[in-house]
Amino acid sequence: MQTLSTENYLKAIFHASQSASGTVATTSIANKIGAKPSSVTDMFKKLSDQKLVKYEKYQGVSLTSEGLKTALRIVRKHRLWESFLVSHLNFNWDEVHQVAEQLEHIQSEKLTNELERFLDYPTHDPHGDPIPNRALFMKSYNKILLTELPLNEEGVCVGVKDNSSDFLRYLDRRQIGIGTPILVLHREDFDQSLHIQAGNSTLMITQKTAENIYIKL
Amino acid sequence: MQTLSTENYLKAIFHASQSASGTVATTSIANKIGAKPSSVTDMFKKLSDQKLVKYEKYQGVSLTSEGLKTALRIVRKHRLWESFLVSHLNFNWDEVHQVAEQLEHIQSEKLTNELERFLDYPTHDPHGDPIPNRALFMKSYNKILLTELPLNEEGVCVGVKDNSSDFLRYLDRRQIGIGTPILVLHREDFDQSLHIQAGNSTLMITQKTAENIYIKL
DNA sequence: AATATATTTTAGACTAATCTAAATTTTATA
DNA sequence: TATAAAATTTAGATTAGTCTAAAATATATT
Repeated sequence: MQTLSTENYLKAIFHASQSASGTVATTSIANKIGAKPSSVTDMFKKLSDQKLVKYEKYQGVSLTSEGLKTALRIVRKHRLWESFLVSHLNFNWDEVHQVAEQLEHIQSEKLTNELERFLDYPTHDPHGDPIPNRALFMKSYNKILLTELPLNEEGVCVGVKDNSSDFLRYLDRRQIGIGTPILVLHREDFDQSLHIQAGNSTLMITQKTAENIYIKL
Repeated sequence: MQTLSTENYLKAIFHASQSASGTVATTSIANKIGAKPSSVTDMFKKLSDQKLVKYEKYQGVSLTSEGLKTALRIVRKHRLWESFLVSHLNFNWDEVHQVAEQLEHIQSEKLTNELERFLDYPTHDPHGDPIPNRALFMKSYNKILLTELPLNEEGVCVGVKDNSSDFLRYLDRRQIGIGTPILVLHREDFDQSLHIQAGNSTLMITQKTAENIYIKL
């Protein structure tokens, strides 16, 4: 059985290893968790003793298969709860993260599985991230960043990279959400800003915005 | 903001002061929490510093109005979650307690209030206990114990005193639940056992059972 | 390749919540 | 009411998770 803290570390290591390849560095976890590197080293040792990560001094960590399973169970709960909050409790997609951070630690297999059934086995959460099923398997779309979408080719927004409230509310105001059809009308060479058609409206977005939107062709 | 531990103490003090009158003793909380009396004393001091309880050495504690509010907020969440688990997630009334003990600590007013709305403002949980509303007000039935129900007077089961799985499953097998109409046919003077009509069936129950069933006339 | 910089680890300390054992106070009983 | 028993508190220790400051190692730069 894990503590709150070890669960948070495993989750952070999981997310870090999704983006980067190879092992995960002490400082990258320190930043994610909001702890000092020395604390992270301590926890790496503890997780290593429990065989949840592979750790070698100065070389960072990687999840063992047992650590990965534990992390996926937390991710599963997190994303199921986010889905519930949006679909039944009137939460907006920018409000769910903080509450799901708490709910993901509730220990009850029955609760998780019944919640999944109640939600009718959702495959993706409100941000478009895939939800691991009971066997901890998840399939993600074959997606690209909006920066990579060729001119005049129709794509659909299927996710976001930045999950911050600020960014999500910005997208709300632009009426861009999961499922919105998107077409790149023009790419400005000068600053890589884009003129796009999103749903029925045309608008301009910066490169920074475009590289935080996932598109499925 | 409270810690998990202080929340559990406040809740335990609340429940203890419901049954007994006057102040709550160190050992009674130690038993409820599963901690040693010395630990309880430490916590009493801490809660007293935070003005959540009134504490005088060797004299036990009582909740301040602030402490009572905090306790009621936890009880409100606990009972709302229990209701949700039974009404939407296929939990039986004997399975909900342990999970609700975790869910009651989730911090989000919006979550609590939206859950209450989603459940359509329930007034009682699956065990018949009253749910504090948003203003932390709750009204309980004017109820008596089944041991006090006069012969041949029709009552309805509106709650249980013992919430243990064992007792609740025993009631399930006897087909006694919240809302079951009950009539006392005969009271045996020798051992105070009762012959009752519960719903459509007549059966015998011991005094111990009867003093754990609440009846509304 | 040598050195400077950045990263990581170690050592030692702190806090919250707990414990045991001993001391104190209250309550019950003779 | 004196004394025995029970309840409570105090003192000091322990554990998990964190911190700071210093030491060790790895990486980048000249």
